[in-house]
Amino acid sequence: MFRIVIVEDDDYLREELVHTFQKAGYDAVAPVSFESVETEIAALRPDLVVLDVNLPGKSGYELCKSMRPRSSFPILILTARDTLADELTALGLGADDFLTKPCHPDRLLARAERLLQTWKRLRCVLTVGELSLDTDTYKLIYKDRMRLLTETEGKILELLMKSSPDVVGKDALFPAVWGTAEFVDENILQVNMSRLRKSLAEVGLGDAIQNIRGKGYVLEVDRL
Amino acid sequence: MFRIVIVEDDDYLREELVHTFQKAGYDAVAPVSFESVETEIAALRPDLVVLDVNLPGKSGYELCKSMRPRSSFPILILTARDTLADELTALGLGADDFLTKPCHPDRLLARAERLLQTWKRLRCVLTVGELSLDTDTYKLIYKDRMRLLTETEGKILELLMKSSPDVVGKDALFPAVWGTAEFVDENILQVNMSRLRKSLAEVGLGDAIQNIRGKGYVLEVDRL
DNA sequence: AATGCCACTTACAATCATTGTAAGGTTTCC
DNA sequence: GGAAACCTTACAATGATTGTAAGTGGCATT
Repeated sequence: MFRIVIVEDDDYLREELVHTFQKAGYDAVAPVSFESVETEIAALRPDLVVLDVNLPGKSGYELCKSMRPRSSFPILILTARDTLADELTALGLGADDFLTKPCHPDRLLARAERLLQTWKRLRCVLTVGELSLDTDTYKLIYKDRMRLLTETEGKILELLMKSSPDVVGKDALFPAVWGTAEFVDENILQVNMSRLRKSLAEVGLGDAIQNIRGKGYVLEVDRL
Repeated sequence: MFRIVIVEDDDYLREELVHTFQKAGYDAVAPVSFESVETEIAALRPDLVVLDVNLPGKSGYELCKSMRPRSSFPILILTARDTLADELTALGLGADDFLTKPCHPDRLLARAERLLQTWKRLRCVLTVGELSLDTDTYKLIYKDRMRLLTETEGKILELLMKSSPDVVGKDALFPAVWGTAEFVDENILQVNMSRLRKSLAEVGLGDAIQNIRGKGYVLEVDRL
């Protein structure tokens, strides 16, 4: 079942949206506090986010802009303002669809379903800026270049991408890649890191993986 | 560069659309005859199709419906009729976006670009009904089940999917999979066909590959 | 500047998945 | 019943992937 996360501050409208989606058979949830929405949304692992523009604190646009480069779900923006400029802004920030309130439930449902169907096949794809990684096959795409990673390289990059732009310690890498925190030879990590860097270089990501002496590794991809 | 195929019978409007997209840096082309549009569109290998509803012969809706199950490109429907029913029909048939004429060029361009960006990552994915195959990695998805095929199995399925629902002769399979028309051992094909069928069965496609005695093989997937 | 630690790289060998071969079984049709 | 076409299973060769080993390079602290 698809999970839809609704971000809307007006109590009445929020409940209505949740109800609409639930009645249509979706798992619809809506945060009620807007303190740290972004973290909360990510934690809910949505298949689709429906985003209102007027929110307390960060606007929907800002939220969209900051989530987009790392999100693996589509974003549908819903707003009361109905100008071409708004629509262009939304789409320019990476929103996947743009609807104006009031919106007929059937239209909303149809648009939502379309996004869900299209993105279903991308659920397993991690994205950081222009870099994307299929976590099933470890197919890597950067700009227009493609390369298949081996399993070990893939697992390492997967963790680095999930953690980006934070540093990942070796203590986190060992369990994620080899399933054990036990002291495996430090060298094996370095060898595979070396191989991964070579693979990344071949698609044009020369020195995307940086080492922080004594701390671990970071992935740094230019967020366009 | 992205290639956009425009299907519109009104000469003036068609030229305008082509011009709009070309000015924006796309490779825009538009068939002028509507005899066998569908074949023509496929031959053009579009990254996006912009489809008018009112066409001589088959309507845009019919065209959308018949192309969709096997298309690996998004479809944007453009129409002068502006009712919710039209939009729902279009989306229900698998259209990826729906805009009404007259439409501001900037809106059209923004929507088109959004579709292109989303679908860029799916360019290498073949689809037949609910079955999809990544032709880079041979990742197979049917309904909600996933499986990775080996290279040989993948190449066979790729050809079967490209040809579906037509029969594929052995004379077509050998060059596509082994690069040689030479009569290699017949057995090797049967062995791999057997392996592929087993893989398909594991995702729930029990007997999707049928043998036509003396002719070849067909892939038959229920088109929902 | 010397020392020790951490990080990087290359070559090699063991391992594992994939592929083709071989052989025997099953279905279909006359 | 028998031949032709098709299917299945087991096994061995191949090739990619992975970890081991060993040696080099660079940074930081004394």
